[in-house]
Amino acid sequence: MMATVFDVAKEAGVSIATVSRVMNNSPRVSAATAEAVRAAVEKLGYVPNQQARNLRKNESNSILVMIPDVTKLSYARTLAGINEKALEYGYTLLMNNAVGEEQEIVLNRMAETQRCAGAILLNVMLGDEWLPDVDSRLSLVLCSEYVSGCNMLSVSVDDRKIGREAADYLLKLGHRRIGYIGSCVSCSSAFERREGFLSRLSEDGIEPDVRLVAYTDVSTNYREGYRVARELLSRPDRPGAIFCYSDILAMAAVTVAGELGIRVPEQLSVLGVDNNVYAEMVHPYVTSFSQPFEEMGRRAMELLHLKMTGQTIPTGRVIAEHELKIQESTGPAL
Amino acid sequence: MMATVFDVAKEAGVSIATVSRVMNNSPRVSAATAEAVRAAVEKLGYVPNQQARNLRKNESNSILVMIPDVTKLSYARTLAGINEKALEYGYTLLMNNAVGEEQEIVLNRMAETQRCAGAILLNVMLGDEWLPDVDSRLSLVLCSEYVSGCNMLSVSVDDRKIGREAADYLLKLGHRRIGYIGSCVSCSSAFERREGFLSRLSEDGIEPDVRLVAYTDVSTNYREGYRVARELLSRPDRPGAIFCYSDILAMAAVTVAGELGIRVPEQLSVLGVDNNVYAEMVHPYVTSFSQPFEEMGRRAMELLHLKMTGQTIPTGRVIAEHELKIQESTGPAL
DNA sequence: CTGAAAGCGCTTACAG
DNA sequence: CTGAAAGCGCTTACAG
Repeated sequence: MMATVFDVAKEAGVSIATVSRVMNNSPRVSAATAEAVRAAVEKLGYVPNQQARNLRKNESNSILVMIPDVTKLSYARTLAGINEKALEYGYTLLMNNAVGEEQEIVLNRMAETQRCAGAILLNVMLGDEWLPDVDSRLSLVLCSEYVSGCNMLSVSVDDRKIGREAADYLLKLGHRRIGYIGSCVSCSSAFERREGFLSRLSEDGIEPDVRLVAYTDVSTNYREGYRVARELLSRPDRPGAIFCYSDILAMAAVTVAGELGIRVPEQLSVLGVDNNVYAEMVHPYVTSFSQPFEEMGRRAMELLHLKMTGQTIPTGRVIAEHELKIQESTGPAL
Repeated sequence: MMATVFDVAKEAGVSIATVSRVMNNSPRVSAATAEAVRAAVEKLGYVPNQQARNLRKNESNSILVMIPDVTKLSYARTLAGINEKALEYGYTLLMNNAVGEEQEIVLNRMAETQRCAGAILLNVMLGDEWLPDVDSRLSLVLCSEYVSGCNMLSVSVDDRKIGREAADYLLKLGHRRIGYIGSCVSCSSAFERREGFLSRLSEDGIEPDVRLVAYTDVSTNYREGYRVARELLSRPDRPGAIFCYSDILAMAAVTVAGELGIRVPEQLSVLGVDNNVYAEMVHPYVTSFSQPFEEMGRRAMELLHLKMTGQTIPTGRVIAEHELKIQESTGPAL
């Protein structure tokens, strides 16, 4: 029922080889012939069978997206961007939620069984040295994270710069007792943000103070953030300002402050990252760095497409622009 | 490089037809032969090429998921469930965010071009009478919504019952001035919840009071909910209890109440639906009906699989269990 | 510039 | 129960 190359060939009065050439924009076709074929394609509503093409070319048009948890807003936004471009290019998406060591296993299996042609990884660990090896068999692009020294294609914000700007902003507001609530630093975003943050503080002569710092394993879990913030803000020598790895953590800090009778921003400034839309549910609104997740997803898919089609890639590491959105949770030091 | 039927056939000393039969669990193979083939498959790590199989059988292993916005938590949770089962069955997912009239167009194009074998729709309108027509060419399953009278496969909670139980719960707390904040009733979940709610109130002699009701077009938009709740709760004759279509709306109501100095639950009870994890960021915690979205996604994928493989389907309409999670935002009437 | 033919990896009547 | 052969829809050397 669905038109095939044969139908188009008959309609246009040419061979199927010619139809194929036209469909693939081969230059070795005369303009007149190409025109006739195109007319036939149009008339019959012909759409090439991607599966047959893949089979013949020994390719796959599937892309694996390694997404730890699609219900996390930042990942979902990134996925939306990836999917948008995938549809445009005609790729099909496979989703897998492997994390940690499991990732390497899944990716190797995918490469072996040719289930997909490439993959976009939304979270990797700093020490994932197996990435280049897998990358040699299966095109990989990192999105949101970056692993230095292993020359992988990646799209991310400049997390170190975010950290620096966070410190800079709080310093300019006159703060000196500046704390940090973050996650374990096993991925680049957490590591870099903290490094940039601390290095900027250090430039103003402020050295890390363990009493002002709190960590949680789960950087996007509100309850964990709440627990940690409660502990930190209950101390008599609590900070006057806190930079948080994520808005979820920042919202927890704002809520805890309210419960402890600490006025935000008068007595405590809270700064987050992500510009999470749910932050509009917590008062005072959290000042935060926005990240263009949808755009990052689109760029990652573009990069992967370029790589898989053997095109030259301008820059291996794409930096997306972040932006400080000043809201209500930050203010001058007492 | 990847092993094919030929490799397995040679290894096992049989023909490729036999290998294929074993892989497809055909009964017309002797136990001994099957065993030999399985051993060869194991040894070579053979995995059938799905594309070739699809091509030969003139099938597709792609499933379209019509998901309006993957960044909405309930949709993302449903998608996670769908994806889990899809991986298990070996299906590949296609995502499309068409809504309203656009859906029919997209689905018809998918059916025509055989891009997919079936689709799961996460939101449809009450009046979508084109569904059975499309369903005759492309297997469809509805998830979260239900369209009466058109005999579509669907998985959803019993929204009417949720509405009834909401009213029942508030009545038992002694409330009489009971309001509703909902979305336009163009989809079954909104329509049914309101119907069930109003009918239960009616049984206790309480008739709809327009002064206690507010609507928003965007049922999952916090700002809209905030605006509407503000308007409703600012009235001198405001309700003493409100049932909200979603937790997002309920959270907005709780926040507005706080701002207006209305104590929750002492002066106002707020009841929501979804048991949204973000609700833990708003105090007092919202009493809510939970929906098993992941499970609903899995069931929808199962149903679709049964349908596409021509198996008998026990029930065309699957009802998932909701559950009232009593938290802090509801209490006895004054 | 164009066509005939082989072949991608599989399934399935058709014989036996 | 098993195998030889055709064919799913396409692409691509190879000739011409």
